[in-house]
Amino acid sequence: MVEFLQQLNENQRDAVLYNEGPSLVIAGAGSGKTRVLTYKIAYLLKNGVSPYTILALTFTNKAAREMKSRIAQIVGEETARRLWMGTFHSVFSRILRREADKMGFRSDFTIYDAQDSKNLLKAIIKEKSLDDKVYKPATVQARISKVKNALITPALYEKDTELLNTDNQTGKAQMSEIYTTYWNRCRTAEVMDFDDLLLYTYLLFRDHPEVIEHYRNQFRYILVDEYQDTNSAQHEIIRQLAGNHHRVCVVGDDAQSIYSFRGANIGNILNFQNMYPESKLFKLEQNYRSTQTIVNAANSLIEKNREQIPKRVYSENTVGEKLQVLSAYSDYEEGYQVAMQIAQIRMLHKYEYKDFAILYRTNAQSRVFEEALRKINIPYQIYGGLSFYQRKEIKDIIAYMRLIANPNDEEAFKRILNYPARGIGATTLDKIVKAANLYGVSLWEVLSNPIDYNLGVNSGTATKLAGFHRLISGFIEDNLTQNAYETGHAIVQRVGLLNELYENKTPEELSRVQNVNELINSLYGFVSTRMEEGNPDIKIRDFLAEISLLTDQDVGKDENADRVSMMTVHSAKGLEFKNVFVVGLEEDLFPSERSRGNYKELEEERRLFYVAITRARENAFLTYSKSRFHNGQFRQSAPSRFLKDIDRQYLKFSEEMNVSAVERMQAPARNPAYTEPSNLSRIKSDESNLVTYQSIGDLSVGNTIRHERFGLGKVIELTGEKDNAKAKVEFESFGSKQLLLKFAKFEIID
DNA sequence: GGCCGGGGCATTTTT
DNA sequence: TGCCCCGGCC
Repeated sequence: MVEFLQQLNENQRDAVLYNEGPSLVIAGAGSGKTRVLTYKIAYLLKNGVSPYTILALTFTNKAAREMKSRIAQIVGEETARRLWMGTFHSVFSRILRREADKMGFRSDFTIYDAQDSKNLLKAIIKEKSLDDKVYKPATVQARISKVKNALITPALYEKDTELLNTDNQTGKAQMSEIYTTYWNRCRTAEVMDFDDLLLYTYLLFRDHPEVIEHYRNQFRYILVDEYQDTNSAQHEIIRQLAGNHHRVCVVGDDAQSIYSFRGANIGNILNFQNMYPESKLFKLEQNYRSTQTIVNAANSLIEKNREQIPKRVYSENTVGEKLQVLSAYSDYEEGYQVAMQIAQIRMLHKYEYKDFAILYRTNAQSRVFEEALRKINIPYQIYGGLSFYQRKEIKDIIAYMRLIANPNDEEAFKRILNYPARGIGATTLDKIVKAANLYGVSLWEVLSNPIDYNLGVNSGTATKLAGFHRLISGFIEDNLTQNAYETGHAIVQRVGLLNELYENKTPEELSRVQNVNELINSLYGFVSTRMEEGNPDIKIRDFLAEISLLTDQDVGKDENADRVSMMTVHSAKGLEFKNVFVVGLEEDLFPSERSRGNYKELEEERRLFYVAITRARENAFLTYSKSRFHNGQFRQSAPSRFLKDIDRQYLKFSEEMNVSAVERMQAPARNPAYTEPSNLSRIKSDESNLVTYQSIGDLSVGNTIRHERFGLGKVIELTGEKDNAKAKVEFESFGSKQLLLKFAKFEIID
């Protein structure tokens, strides 16, 4: 037996050792899922399986990278590098480039990112003189993405009465036509969007028996990470590849399926056993990440979902603290409270800033936390937002590279035709597009032969167009003999993209210049690394192939920086922090108001909350505000129904958040098809949980007290009696606070 | 070609 | 409220 298997628990080991047929590994949060996947691959390799025959698919580059480096530590760099391991998109794009001719593409086709596709759709909608209020580009894009993920080509779409009916009903009868046009335009431009990478792979395998045969023979072991997030296309491709050998191992956690809005189909994991009746099921239920209390609280929450694979996640770590529920009067105060908590807990328990994370449902919530943290000098970093490759100045340069690598790239062409300004305006571009559409050729083709395509422009414009053509042609020619760095460098130099940036020395412009330099540096790094690996001839297209599938997650963010992390719950998936603040736990925010009355969406929101809580290793704080600014309006908010879904015994309520406050919580919206399980009764019978530390008789004005969270303070006023007795206390570091004595936890110092 | 202002709008986003 | 997009204007 291989010695590293000793590091696994029994279930993990069983999952690693079974490789004869299909298996489903249900991996609870923090249960060592990655460890199982890496050891499984390492185990196969140690047993003589060739790395070339193992296909391992992940959703993120980061996951693939981490797994690869861990495998390399066990079996060595050389072997690990020969694995077919990467994201669905990168592995499939590799296959597609190799087999491109069979699909009528050139092997260095361009990959459109979401913005490119949206721009193209916008242009198409405009060309067809459709109302972009009805055909909103974003909506059209989402619809096309959805049908592509469902493996529906334009040819199928225009025959699908159900889809057509829906379009008619929603007043978007031209949808099918837009889809067809978009599809053809992408083909003319020799580009694929993200969804195409899956769809064309499926079509390639479906229509070319010799190709699927080849890859079936090659990939004798298939492993898929985060299976709960796969869409239909991914699911079907796995099926195609698994052929009849069925040595496919899928790993995931149905409780963490939070991407259905992007086409992920939780049914893929729920029905895996029906799909492969002979499959083995392994459950990883021991959570190594979190305290028992956090795990139990999360369990009690997710129990309220109907659709799930039964499991009992448990922890053998310490019991730990209860999850603390904090309330605030406004979103502003919520930000302030969280900031103060972080400052205090850090001091008190010797944490670093990077041990804290603030997780929210929507990006818009980040602002108040930013402000509060900045005010008290807590360093933070926000995840999400513009990635390096989405910055304007970077996209401009990359557009040049793209046009050089693939002159038919429509979006790249449009972006730089008149940038920097060369006097080629919208009218001229319009004419080029019209001619290209008329003849069914690319914009570049029209530009190359303006006479043949009857491009009616005056001689001045014709000269300018010829100049642009010469510029790009020159680059294309040079590119034949230059490597990626040389070409990139030449673009920046010759096009003069930095010139205008140098003109004004605003900090913004300076940072743009830095970004451009960074891009060129990374190009240099890219080329030299490949050269060291023994590939002397690294072209611009190789660089583009690499970066077109990179995201925000892959560049930037220093994980070791001592900063508080702020991000949406979605982006927190897969991460962990010692202390986690889940904020904005309010009705119509978390769960989102869009999920109201839809139990499937509500269950996804609940899974999202589950993901949030299970990010915490030691402490979780759940906060809500009683009012907040939302879409420009000030509105009252009720605590989230999800707070009630957590078993009361694992929660600790602060301040005036008490039993009656829980009871005041808005009754869950009832859906006839779905009755929300309620544990209100449990809350009522569990009052013992609320320890009353003081009664009014013990306290008088002038006393100094030490409050559990607010620290030292002086009592300045006492009001009310019995259950209603309150003390106004001036705290040293928190200012004045009203404490409801029935629930406040403090001790009298003198 | 760039700047200004009004109107519309507003989840989540691994590639 | 604040951002983004578009149209109008210089």
